[in-house]
Amino acid sequence: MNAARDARILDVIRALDEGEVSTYGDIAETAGHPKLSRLVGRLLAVGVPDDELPWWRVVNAAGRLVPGHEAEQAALLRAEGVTVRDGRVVAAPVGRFRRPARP
DNA sequence: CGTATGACAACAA
DNA sequence: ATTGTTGCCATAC
Repeated sequence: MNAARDARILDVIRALDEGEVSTYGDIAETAGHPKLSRLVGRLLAVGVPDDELPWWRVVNAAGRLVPGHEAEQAALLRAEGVTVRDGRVVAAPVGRFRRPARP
């Protein structure tokens, strides 16, 4: 396990603010590993040691919500002013979310 | 040791 | 826009 790299990625996620939605790829790139979008998802799936990460502010490049937690995630996002429509994020207030889910 | 799977993504055709 | 292919990391079998 590459603690340093993982910690960096977790740090990026932790830095997400209210109403700010990001993607796996963007997070990976920000962490300095443009190709490791998959690792980002894995880290979130496994869970976090101590902290509680804002997992609901992370969606895939298409804006699709996390399978199995869509309802919950949608609720959390809407509570922060994010526009969610039919299971996908359409727009976000602080959105680093640029890659509109080709509707 | 080789394959398949998963909260993914970029690119080609 | 949709479908396939390739890249990448970690884990399970």
